[in-house]
Amino acid sequence: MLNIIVYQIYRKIQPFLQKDMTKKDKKTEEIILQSAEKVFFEKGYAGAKTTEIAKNSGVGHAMLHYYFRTKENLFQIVFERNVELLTNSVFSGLEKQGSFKEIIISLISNHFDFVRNNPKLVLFIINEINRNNNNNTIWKEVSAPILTKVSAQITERINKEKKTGNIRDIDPFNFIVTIISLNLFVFVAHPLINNIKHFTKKEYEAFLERRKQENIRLVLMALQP
Amino acid sequence: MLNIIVYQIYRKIQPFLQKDMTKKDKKTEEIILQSAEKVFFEKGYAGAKTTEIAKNSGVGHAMLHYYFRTKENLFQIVFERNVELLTNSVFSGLEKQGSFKEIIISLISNHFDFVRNNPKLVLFIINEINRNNNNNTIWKEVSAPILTKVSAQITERINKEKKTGNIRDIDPFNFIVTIISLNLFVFVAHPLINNIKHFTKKEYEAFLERRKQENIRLVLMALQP
DNA sequence: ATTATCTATAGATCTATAGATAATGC
DNA sequence: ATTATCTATAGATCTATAGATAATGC
Repeated sequence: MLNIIVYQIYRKIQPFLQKDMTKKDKKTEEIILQSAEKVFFEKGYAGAKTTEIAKNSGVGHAMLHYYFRTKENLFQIVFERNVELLTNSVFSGLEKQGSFKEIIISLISNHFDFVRNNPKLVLFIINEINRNNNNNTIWKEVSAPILTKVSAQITERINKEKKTGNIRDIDPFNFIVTIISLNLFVFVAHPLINNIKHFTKKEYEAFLERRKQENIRLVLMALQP
Repeated sequence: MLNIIVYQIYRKIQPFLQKDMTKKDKKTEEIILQSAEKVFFEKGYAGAKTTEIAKNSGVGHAMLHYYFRTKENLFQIVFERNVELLTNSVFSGLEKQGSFKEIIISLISNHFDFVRNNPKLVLFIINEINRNNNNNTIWKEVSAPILTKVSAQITERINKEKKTGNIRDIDPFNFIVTIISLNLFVFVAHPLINNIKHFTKKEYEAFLERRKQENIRLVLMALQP
C-alpha cells in the first residue's frame, strides 16, 4: 500500500527530475525525436499524431509521453533545433575571407547546399510560425540577433563597394530577399515544380545544381552598376 | 410511423439530389465556403476544425454537413477553386500583345499582383499537395494543360529572341522558375520577412511595390546576353 | 533501487448524424 | 410539401495517464 503511494508520487515528480541520460535512455529518446521530426516535417503539428510518431519509433506509445510528457513539448524541441540550424546556415558562408564577390558566392552556395540537405525544413518553420504565435516568438528570439548581425555585415560590405563604384546602388534588404527567394523557393515549392517536369532523381539533382549556378549568376548580375 | 420512414429515406438521398439553389440556400452555402476557405488557409486541413468553420459562419454546426456532407468534400471544393485561380493567374499576363520584353513585364507584373491579392493561396496549395496525393493529382490535372501551354509559348518566344541575339542562351524552364521564385517567395515566407523588418502596413505595401519592380529588373537582366 | 517499457484505458476533442422544428414557396 | 435550421448525441480518433512488469546498474 505504501509502495503504491510512493510510486505514485514518484510518477508525478519523475518528469521534472533531471535525467541521467544513460546510453539506453539517450538512444530511445533520440529515436523518438528523429521520428517526431520526420512526422512533423511531413504533416505539420496538427496533422502529426503521437501514435504515428511512436509507431515510427518502434517503441510503445507510452514512451513518447514518458520522455517528453506532451506532444507540445516534443514539438518545441524539434522546432527550436531546426530554427537554430536554419539561422546558423546563413552564417557559414559569411565567415570566408576574400573579395565581396567571393563572399557572396560562398554565401549563396553554402546556403543553397544547406537547404538542399534539409529540403523540408524551411516549409516546416514557415508553417509553424504561421500557426502559433509562440513559435513566432521563438523564431524572433533565436534568429533576430544572428540575422541582424549578418545583415549588418552585408550592408557594410555593400556600402563599401558602392563607394568604389563596383556595384550599383542596391538596397541591402532587397538584396538579401533576392538571395533567399531564389535559394529557398525551389525547395519550398518542390511539388509544384516536380509536377510540371517529371524529373527522375538524377535529373532533379542536375536541375538543382544548375539552379545553384543560375542563382549565383543572377545575384551577381543584380549587383552590376 | 410511415412518415418517419419516408423522412429517413429522404435524409439518406437528400445529399445526392441536385439542389435548386434558391437565394437563401446559396447564401448560407457560400458563407460556409468562405469561412472554410479562411480557416483552411490559416490552419491547413488537419488544423481546421469543422466546428470552427461553422462558428465562423454564424450558422449551426449541422449546416456544414447538411450542405457539404463531409469535411473532405468541403475541402475539395475550396482546393479546386483555388488551384484554378492560381493556374489561370499565370495566363492573364501572357495575353497581351507586344514585344518580348513587354510581354515578360506584363507577365511578372500581373502574376505578382494576383499573389499580392491572394497572399495565403500559394502556401495553402503547396501544403495540401504535400499532404495528400489526391490533391497532387487534382493539381496536375487542372494545372498541367494550362502550364504546359504557357510554357510552350514562352519557350517559343525565347527561342525566337535567341536567334536575333537579343537575349542570352537561357533555359526556358529555369527562366520560369526564376520568375515564380522571385514573385512567390515574399508571400510564402511572409512571417520570416516581417519578423526581420518590423514593417507597418504602409511600409510593407511600399516594400512589395519595390519588390515587384526589382523582380522585373532582375528577370530582364537575366535575359541579357 | 532505479529506470525503461508495455498494455489498458480514461478523458478530451472532433466529425457526422438523428430527430425535431422553423421557414419558405407553390 | 419542401427546404433550412437547431439541439443533442453517437462514434471515431487522439492525447495522456495508470498501473504492472521487465531491464539495468550499483
